[in-house]
Parts: sequence; structure tokens; C-alpha cells
Amino acid sequence: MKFEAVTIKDIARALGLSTSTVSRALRDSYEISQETKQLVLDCAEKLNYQPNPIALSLKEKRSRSIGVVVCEVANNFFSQIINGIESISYSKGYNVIISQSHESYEREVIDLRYLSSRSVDGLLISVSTETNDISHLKALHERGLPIVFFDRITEEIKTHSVIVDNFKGAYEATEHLVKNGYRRIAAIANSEFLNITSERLAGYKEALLTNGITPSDTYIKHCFYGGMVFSEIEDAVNRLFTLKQKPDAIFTTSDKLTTGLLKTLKRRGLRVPDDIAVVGFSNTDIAELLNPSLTVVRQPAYEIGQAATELLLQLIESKRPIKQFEKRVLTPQLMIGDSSAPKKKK
Amino acid sequence: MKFEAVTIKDIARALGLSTSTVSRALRDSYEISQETKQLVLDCAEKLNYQPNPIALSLKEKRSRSIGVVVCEVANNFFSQIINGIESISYSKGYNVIISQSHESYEREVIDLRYLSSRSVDGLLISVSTETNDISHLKALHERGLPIVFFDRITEEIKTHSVIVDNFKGAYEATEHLVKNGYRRIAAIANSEFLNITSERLAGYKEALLTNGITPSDTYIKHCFYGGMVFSEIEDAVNRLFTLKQKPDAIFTTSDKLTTGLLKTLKRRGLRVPDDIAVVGFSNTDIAELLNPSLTVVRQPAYEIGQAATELLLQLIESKRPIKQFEKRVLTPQLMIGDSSAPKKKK
DNA sequence: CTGAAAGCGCTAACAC
DNA sequence: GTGTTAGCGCTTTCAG
Repeated sequence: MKFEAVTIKDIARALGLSTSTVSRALRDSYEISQETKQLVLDCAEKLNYQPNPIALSLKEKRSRSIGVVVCEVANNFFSQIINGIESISYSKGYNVIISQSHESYEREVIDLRYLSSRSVDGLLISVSTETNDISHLKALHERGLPIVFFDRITEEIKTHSVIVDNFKGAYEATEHLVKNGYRRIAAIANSEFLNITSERLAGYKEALLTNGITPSDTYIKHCFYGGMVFSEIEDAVNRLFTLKQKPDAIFTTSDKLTTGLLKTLKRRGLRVPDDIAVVGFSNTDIAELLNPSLTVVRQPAYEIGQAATELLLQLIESKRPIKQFEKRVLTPQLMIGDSSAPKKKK
Repeated sequence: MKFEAVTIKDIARALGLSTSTVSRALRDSYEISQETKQLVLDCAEKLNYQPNPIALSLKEKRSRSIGVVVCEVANNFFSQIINGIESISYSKGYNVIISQSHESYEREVIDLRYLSSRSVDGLLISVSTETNDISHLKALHERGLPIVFFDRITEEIKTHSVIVDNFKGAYEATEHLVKNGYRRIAAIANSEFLNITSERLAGYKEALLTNGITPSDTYIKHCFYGGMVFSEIEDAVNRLFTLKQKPDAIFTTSDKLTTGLLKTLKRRGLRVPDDIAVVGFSNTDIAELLNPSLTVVRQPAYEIGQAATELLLQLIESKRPIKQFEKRVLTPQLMIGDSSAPKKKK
């Protein structure tokens, strides 16, 4: 089952030239005569010559490929990001090697070892929920691997990053609930390790405070695996609904938490928004079709992927070491549905 | 911005050995003494030696990577498949290079050229909607590249393939509509080139016939780009609703068509299922949350990805050419929601 | 048991 | 203008 490719050598032999002449002719070098070039080109065409990028990689110590690590591909937010990543890298002639951490630190470490051993020229990563020690990333970074963080970032490594304005997204979502008459607004959030969690919760709390509501930690529940483990969400809901002062609205900080919450509420026979209002971060493209239609904080995922890739390629292709790093902050969008409709007076 | 890796040479120099000895020691060759092996292993550990797979690929003419071509990553069905692909390839030490065709033939050809030039050891592909000439795939296959088709397959190349029982899925969906009292059942389907279209429409028609309804081509509308272009769906709906005998139900053959249809109906103010019932192929994980909850034909996408990868690795790793090919057919599942609830008498 | 050398496909000094 | 040669990191004969 092998697959014998035509090499430069074959062309050289066929034409009675040396390999270097052929090589130069193919790269349109000024040292080669027009006739020879034409000869070589025609022959390459005829034999269906395809350059071997592996040989090139070995020589140039670059692979024209970039590694991507996300927790999960089968997730609207991340698959849209990957789409954005792919759009840029494709147009620049890079290819994309994708790995999933499945929210496991161990798996992330293995993925990274693998990618770096495959000589990716750079790395785009959104860290796993279990990752609070980033020495594995630091080591790669110090050895000179260009890295750009997106979504779940860390400040511990000085490099570019791309996120949305998480504070703002959460603030607006929470304020929207307050404006619509909700007062006891709970939050179901991701792991406390993650920047997205702290930033979003900060926005949530600030919106409450600004509107004269004192945030309470009993109203904040964390799901360590961000809803990948469904029972986490059920637990969170159970604990919220055994409080003496039951919440009248819930804010969720990620896609899986949002849909997981809706499923849990539905199974418990709770009506949204009459029994409880819901607003959450989500990149589903069918929020409007839900019952009720869902108010979401939507992130420009495709653009995040594009921006991260642009920054990474900039790092990769820069001649001299870059010292100035950029944290690009995109704007999320609050899209209002019926799940947060104005509270009815009882 | 380069990234100097430790090589076998470094170890050899550090230990005053030859590179071949180091190489053999690392591969635990029987020819090397225990002491030397230990020495080398320790040194490799200390220097954090990572073998360079690019060098290996060049030598062995294999890359331990497989190429995947799908139309779109940001699609539940395909992202779930990719998850399955990744699970198997990861466990077998292969990595996955993903490209998207975006339903373009031209782009598919370019992707393929790229993947093959990167010496992928094998290819998993679901062809684009524009692909009716498959000579580009044939050429690769004849040159010895192992290929496995999934979902959108072709019979023109003799190799393994993995699909669901499309006929059965469509048959059951349609029969379910009939059983619930619908008689004028339309279909919105993908491009006629695709096997999934013909198989699913065959199931649809057969279910009608079996139940004493004569299928009519005026009730069948094709969306060439499968809903990637939204206006296609709007057109299809428009044409269906200007018929004298308007349909009372619609069957859709893919994920994007299904959600696109729902959006169109919602925008036109049509109620499901009262004005029109809907059943469609879809792998969304929130069908139950839709308004109304959606009856779907769900494909075991993760398993499709796994099966396709297993078959591909079998081809890649087989010592002798394989002549017997398998078409693995998985079973889709009809999940009943309210969008196809029994028809009310008027 | 270990080392020297060739070669995978390609490029780039360095000749001539 | 074109050829020769060395070398990217690794494995693998072939010698010793």
C-alpha cells in the first residue's frame, strides 16, 4: 500500500540534468536558462511531480502547519472558531492539526508533546478546565514555539491573546435581567481556574451592584467540567432550588452550561421564563428556535479564530523577536429572546 | 523564533557514542548492551530528547497522519464525526489533518492535493455537494493512497465506506408522518448528485407508496448547497406553499436543511405542527428544546467516525493489498418530538 | 556490541 | 548556466 511519488531525481534523470538544476528551475531561479526551465517544467508537469513538503520541513525546520488545542470540537463555539482558524491558515498556505483535550490536563500535555514533536510552527490554544499549572506551555514557549491563546487564556505567558470582552458580555446579560424585573439572579459558571469564569462573574456581580443588588455566593454555582458531566448541572440546579430564597433567573457562562441548564429545567417541569428566566453565553445558531427562544450572549467565534491565527502567523513569520504583545478583545453580542422576558407580577 | 530541538547527535556527542548506537539504544535493539542502553536512555531523558517525526517520515515514507475532508466543521453532524475520528486515531498514534471543502469541488481538489503532498497515510472523505466527477480521488486511489468514504460516498471507487441506513431512516420518518395522519408530505432534499439524497428520497417514496400515497415530484425540492445558502431553503418553501395542494408536512434530508426550514417557517409565521409538520435528519443535541420539540432522524455520528477510522487504519497497516471491501451500514434513530404530533382534524 | 556510511527529497554554498 | 557536494534527523546495512 505504498505510494511512490515522483521526485526531483526522476526529473533530473529523465532530462539528463543534475538535481540542483532541476530544483533551481522549479523555483524559477535566475541562474537557469529559459530553455532549461521550460524543459524541466514540462517534464515535471508530464510526470505529475509534487514537491515533498516533508523533505522541505526537515531541511527548513519548519512545517507550515499550526497546532490547535481545544477542549472539544463538537461544540458550536469551538467549531466556529476552528472554521475561522482554517480560513486564515488555508489562505496563507498553512495547515491545521487539531487536537482535543477533552478538558483533561493530562491529555492536554500529551497533545502538546505530540504537536511540538511534529514540529508545528506555532500553537493556538484554549486551555483545558483542569489546567492551572501551565509549566508545560511555558517550557514550549521558552524553547521558542510561538503561541497565541484564545478564549481561555493565561497571563503567565507573555504572548498574544484573543478573547471577547467577557466582563461586558456578562454585565449586559445580567443588567438585562435586572431591567426586566428579576432580582434573585443566580449564576452557573465554569471552573474557577478559568479566566473566562472570573471575568464573566465579575461582570455579573458588577451589574448586580450597580443596580443595587448585593451579589451572594450562595447564588453562584460552579461546574468544574463545564457541563461535560451532565450531573454537575443537575446538582447546581438542585442546590439553587433548595435555597430558601429561590432564584428567579439564572445566568450561565458557557454554551454547554446553557443548553444543559435548559434540559435540566425542562426535565424538572420548570417553565422558562415564568418559573425562572435564563440568559447564557451560547453560540448555538438556533437560539431563536428554542422554546422559549433563548436570550444569549453570542461571541464572534469565527472572528476570534481568524484574529488568533493572524496574530500567530505574524509571530511565526516575524524576522526578529516580538516583544510587544497584543491582547485583542472582541465584542460579544446580547441577542434577546423570550427566555428573559419581563417578569410578570404575581 | 526558532526552536532548537535535541537530536540523536547531541546525545551521541554527550556520551561519546555514535549516532547509530544511540538510535539503536533508543529503539531497544538487542544488539546493544544493557549499560549503554541505560546510559543513552538517561541522557535522552536529561536532555529532554524528542524524536523528530519529520525525519522519520522522510525515511519511512509514512507520516502517521491521516487526512480528513468534510464540507464544514461547524456542523453538528460532522463535528461529532470528527470527534469519533480523533478518538481512534489518537489511540493508535496517528494525527488528523482536517480540511473543509465548503461544498466546493474546486476547493476539495486543492485540499486533496495538499493532503497528498503532505504524505498523509490515508484519507477519510465525505465528498462535497459539487463533486460528481471523482477522477481526482481515483487518481490518488490508483497511486495507492488508502481511502475510506463516509456519509457521502461513491460506488465508483472500490474501497471501504461507512454510512447509515439512509433508506431506513427516511422510510421510518416518512411512515411516522403518515401514521400521524399527514398525507401531503413534501421533501426538501440535498443535491441530486449525492448518494445520501437518492437513498433518503427512495426511503421517503417507498414509505409513501407502502401507505397508499403516490409520491409526486412537485413535492420534492432540492437545495443544491444543502442550505449553506439560506435563500435556497426559502425558495423551496415558497414553491411548496404556492402549490394548489399545499403540503401538510415536510421531510428534510440533512441538518442544515432541517434547521433552515424551521427558521423559514418561523419567519413566515407558520406554526409547527399545526400548519405544517416537520421531520428531518439532524444531529443537533438540543432537538428536545426546540419549539416545538423536533422529531429527528439522528445518525450515530461519533460511531461513523470511529468505524471509518478503524477501516482506514486497517487499510494503511495491512501488509498485503486488500481486495475485499466492506460497506459498513449503521442504524439511524428516529427520535420523536412534537413537530410531527398527530394531525388535528379541522 | 559498536561505528562508519549511505540514503530518504530537497536546497544551497561552492565550484567550474 | 550547470554540476558537485554536504547536510537537515533518523535508520539501517555492512564492517569490524
